[in-house]
Order: sequence, then C-alpha cells, then structure tokens
Amino acid sequence: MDKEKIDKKDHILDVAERVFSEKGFDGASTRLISGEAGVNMAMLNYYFGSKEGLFLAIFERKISSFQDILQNLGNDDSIGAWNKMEKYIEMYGEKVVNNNCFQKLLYQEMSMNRSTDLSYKLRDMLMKSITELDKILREGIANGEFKKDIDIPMVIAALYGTKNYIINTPMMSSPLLGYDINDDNMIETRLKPQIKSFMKNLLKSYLHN
Amino acid sequence: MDKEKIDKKDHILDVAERVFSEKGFDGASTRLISGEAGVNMAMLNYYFGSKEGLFLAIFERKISSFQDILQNLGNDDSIGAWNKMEKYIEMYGEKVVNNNCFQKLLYQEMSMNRSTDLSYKLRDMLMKSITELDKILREGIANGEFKKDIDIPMVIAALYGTKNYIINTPMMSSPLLGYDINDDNMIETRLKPQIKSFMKNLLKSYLHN
DNA sequence: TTATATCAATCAATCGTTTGATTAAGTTTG
DNA sequence: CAAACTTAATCAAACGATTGATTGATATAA
Repeated sequence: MDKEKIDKKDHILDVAERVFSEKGFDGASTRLISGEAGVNMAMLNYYFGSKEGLFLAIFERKISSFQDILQNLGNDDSIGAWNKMEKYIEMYGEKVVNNNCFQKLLYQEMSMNRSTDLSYKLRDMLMKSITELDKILREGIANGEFKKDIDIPMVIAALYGTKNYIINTPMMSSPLLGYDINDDNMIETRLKPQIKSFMKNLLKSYLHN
Repeated sequence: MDKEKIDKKDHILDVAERVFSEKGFDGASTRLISGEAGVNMAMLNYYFGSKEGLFLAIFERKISSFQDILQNLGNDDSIGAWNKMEKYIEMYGEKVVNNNCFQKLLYQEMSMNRSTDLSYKLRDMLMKSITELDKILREGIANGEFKKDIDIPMVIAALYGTKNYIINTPMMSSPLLGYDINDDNMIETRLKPQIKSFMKNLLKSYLHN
C-alpha cells in the first residue's frame, strides 16, 4: 500500500498548496486543510509532523521539478542571444499556467521577507533561473547583439514582475485583459500566447541596437 | 485635546500598516500591534471597533490621498501622449518610495482575491489610475505617436508589475540590483531614478513608431 | 503478532474581544 | 473659586472561541 500512501500524501499536498495560496499560511487552519482534503486532522501531523512541516513539504515537492528546466541554455554557443531570450520567454510563459497556485504561494512567501531556511532556499532556487537570464543578456551585450547600456536587473524584474502581477491580482488583470484569469482555458488559449508575444516584442525593441 | 487623539490614532495606524504589511492580516496579532504601538490592547477596539476595523481604517486613511493624483492628465490636449507617459512614469516612480508599506499591503490584499467591500473599493481606486494610463495610450495610438498594434493591457501590467516585483520581493531584487531595497536612502538615490529611467526607455522603444 | 493507519476526543496556548474599575479632563453648578 | 458632575481615555484582567498539536483507542494489513 505504499502507492496509496504516497497518493494520499500527494493529495493532501495538492489541497494544502491551494488553500495556503488562497488564505496565506496563518489564514489557512489545519482544520480547513484537512477538511478540504477529506482526511482526519491528525493525519497532517502524522504525515508531515506539523503545520510548518506540511508547508515545507509543498515546496520540497516542487523544488526538484524546478531544477535544470532553464539549464544549459546560456551555455549553448550555436544560437544567438536573442534566440536564447525567445526560448527563455517561451519556456517561462509555458510555466505560467502550470503551477499557478504554487507560483502564487512562492511569491507570497518571498514577499514575507523572512530570514528562514525556506526563504533562503527558495531565493537560491529562483536565483538559478535569474542567473541564466543574466548570462544570456550579458552575452548579447558582449557580442553586439544588444545595446551596451541596457539595464539587466530591470529587464529581469520586468519579465518576472509582469507575469506575477497578472496571475497574482486577477481582480485587476481580468478586467484589464478582458477575460477571466482564473479560467484555466482562458489562460491556455489567450494569456499564454499574449504574454509570450508581448514580452518578445517589448524586449526586442528595448534590447536591440 | 482633539489634536492629540488624532495623533495617537494616526500613530496606531502607522504601526499597524507596517505590521500588517510584514506579517499579513492573520499573522499580525492585536497584541503585537498594540505592543509595537505602545498602547493598551483594548485601545484598538476602543478606536477602531475590531481588528478588521483597524485594517479597514488603514486603507480609508490612504484612499483619499490617492484620489486625483493622476487626474486630468489624460485630458490635457496641450502636450503629446508620450510626454504624458513620461509625466505618468515620473509621478508613479515618485510614489514608489513613499507609501512603501502601504503598497505592499495593498498588493497583498488584492492578491487574496477576496470578494469583500474592501477589495472592490481598492480595485476601483486602482482602476482610476489605470484608466488614466489607458486613456493616454489610446490617445497616442489615435494621433499616430504610438504604434497601432501595441498591447495596452500588457503595457500597464508591465509598468505596475515591475515596480511591485522590486518592492515586494527585496530578497530577490536587492541582490539583483546590487543595493539594499529596504534602505530608504538607497530607494531615494538609486531605485527611484533607475525605475523612472528604465521605464521610459523600455516603453519609448516599444510604443514608438 | 507487529506495524502502520485512522479516528474522536482532548490538550495547552493563543486569538480577538469585552469587562469593570480607574484616571484625566472639561463642564456645570452653587 | 471650588465642589460636583460628565465624559472620554486608559488599563489589567478575564472571557469564550479557535488554534496547532497530542493522546489513546481502534481498525487494517502484512
């Protein structure tokens, strides 16, 4: 029954991820989480030790899948920097729809500005993607593809910030964009292409000579 | 003693604004807030009725000062759309440093995606600024200053999202930018000029023909 | 039997809130 | 002026409710 156990733990983590992202860590009670997951309250402590242990487990589960996704993109010499940027934006835009709850939760935790092991681990994880993007931008400057005076940190902030703004504040972005951001179908058919297209156009005109 | 009473209420609101922005609504206990403010716990209920009343009072106080700041900018026919954009970015960038805690709190509340009176009121408040920006962009398209195929909602999202990303996740943006985002002096001397300059350059190249 | 899984019941701690007493400050009255 | 009254401000203490966590009993499966 090892399979079922893992499935049940995974189910709890799925539910907890959603509830935490909706209510925040303090706002989500263990009773609510266990209730929504359809398990006894004591199961949370049985499986994860504590509420914080459950919270950490949500991130532990995802961190591995976030590794090496954007890896070895900056080390490829066969394509130009702008091509790499486009690939980065493509892959990045693809991850927008998936892991919606987790992205929200991740950003929420980073906003707390806590000096915890989790925060540092998440920062390091995110920094890996950012470093890759930084590498691409530097390469583009070095080989003359991009202007010399572009503001690399701000480009990165614009890319990540724009996405976060849209998915974290659907109450603003939905009327702004004209469709429901909470609708998975809309995200797939409209938001993803729109973000990708806009980011490419926006950065193309800014970066290029 | 009306003066002193207002000052004390204002002091409590200042402290509560900071504590709420740091810990979130549920994470900030009334004991902590009253303790940090140096007042008896019962004073919070005496002045504001309840914890939620205190929370609301924080926004009520600021909402008025957010009105008409970006007003009648879009109705001025004497200057071009791009000039208006620059003015908007200037004013907007200026508000970055001020109301740092409040901006964080505001974004936090909007991220909760709650269907409360407060959320709707805040949305309407923010929409006023956005509508003004929208008007400027449409005007620029209409008079040929800007390209016809610019993505207006995404431009708005990029402008607001970039700022939010930087001030809400100092743990990321500080190492990224190379200076401490939590330092008020650094915000004034470096961040504000950098955001303004970048946003102008970024949008100029994207919007213009 | 042994080990794991699940449950209702309960724990101490903390939460937001209320209370009743006390102080401070004005206002009225004699 | 001063004594009496009124109102607002402040406080320590306690309230009931909810929190995260634990217990010991029970069920299940190897």
